[in-house]
Amino acid sequence: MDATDARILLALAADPRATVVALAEQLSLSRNTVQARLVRMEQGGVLGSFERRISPKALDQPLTAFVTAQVNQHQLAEVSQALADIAEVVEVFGLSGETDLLVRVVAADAEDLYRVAGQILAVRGIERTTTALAMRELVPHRLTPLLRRAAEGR
Amino acid sequence: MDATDARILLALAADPRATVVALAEQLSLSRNTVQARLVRMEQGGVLGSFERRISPKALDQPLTAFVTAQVNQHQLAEVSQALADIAEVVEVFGLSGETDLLVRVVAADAEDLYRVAGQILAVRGIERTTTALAMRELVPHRLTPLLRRAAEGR
DNA sequence: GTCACTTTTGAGCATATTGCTCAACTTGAG
DNA sequence: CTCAAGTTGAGCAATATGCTCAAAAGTGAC
Repeated sequence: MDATDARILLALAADPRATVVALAEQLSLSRNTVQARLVRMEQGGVLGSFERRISPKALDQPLTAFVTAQVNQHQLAEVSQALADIAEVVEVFGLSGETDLLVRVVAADAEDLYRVAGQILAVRGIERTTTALAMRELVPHRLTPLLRRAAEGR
Repeated sequence: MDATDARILLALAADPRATVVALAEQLSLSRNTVQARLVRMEQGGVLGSFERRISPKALDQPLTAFVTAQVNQHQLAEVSQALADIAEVVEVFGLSGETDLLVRVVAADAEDLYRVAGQILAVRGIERTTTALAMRELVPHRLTPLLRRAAEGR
C-alpha cells in the first residue's frame, strides 16, 4: 500500500458510498487507476470484512465488555473453537505470554452479559476470567490519523 | 433494525461489493425496499465508518497491543484528548471503575511499540500502564453469528 | 371489523456508473 | 538503454442508480 492507496482510502472514509468516478475526480487520478487499485486492495486483504462496519448497538447489543482469561495452553485450539461458538464473542486475541486471552464480547444488558461471562468461564481449558465492562468509548475506532500519515508518504 | 435489515447486512457481509439490485434479487425483495433500508441504516448509524474495514497491517502496522492504564479521573477529558492525538492509538475504552482505560494501539515493530507505549505513559494524568502484545488473532472480528440470529428473528 | 398508518412493491425513466478493452505515455529499476 | 509495471484517456455495451408514483399488503389501535 502506497500513498496513493492511502489517499483513496481516506476519501472513502470521508464518503463510504462515493463512486469510483467521484473518487478519481476528487483525487485527480484516472478512473482506471482508482478502479485497479481498489480491486487490488480488495483482493489483497487491505480491506477486511464488511461486518466490521456494523455497529453491535444496531443489533440490540449495546454493551461491550472485555474478558481476560487464563488458559491451559495445550488446549488453546479447543478453547479458541469453543469461544468462536459463542455468538456474543466478537473478537479474541492471544496475548503475550501464550496463557492470556482477551475476549471482546457484546451483550444486550447486564443480565445477558452475566450469562455470556458464565459461558466463557465454563469453557473447558479456561482457568480464570476477569470481566471489565466498557463504560465509555473515549476514542471510537479510527484509522484516519495513520491514513493521513501514509497519504503524505511518511 | 429488524430481521430484514439483518438479512441485507448478512448478504453484504458475504459480498461487500454487491449491488442493490443483486441484493434485492438474492433476498427476494424489491429493489426499492433494499435501497430504502440501506439508506435508513446508513443514516441511522447502523453502519460505522468505512475505516473499520481497513486492516492496519496494510498500513505497515502489523503489531497490535492493548495498554491498560490507570487515570486520575478528574483529568479524564484531557487524557482522552491526549490519547486521541497519538496516531497509533486506534481505540480507547473507559472500563468499569472509571479509573481504568483500555487503549488499543498498533505499531510497525517492537521498537515502534515501545515508543508508543512511552508516549502513552507520558500523558499527564496517566498513572500506571501495562502493555500486552496481541500475539494471535484467535477469533477475528466478526458479527455474523449475531446477524444470523437477528435474521431469524430471534 | 374498520380505520389510519407504514411499508412494500412494481413500474418507469433519465442519468451515471461499471466492467472491460486498447494503445500510448510515464516512471523507476537494473 | 531496456524492460516491466503503472498510469492515462478513450470508447462501448450492459447495468445500476436515484427518483417518482400509485397500488397493494401489512400493522396496530380502537
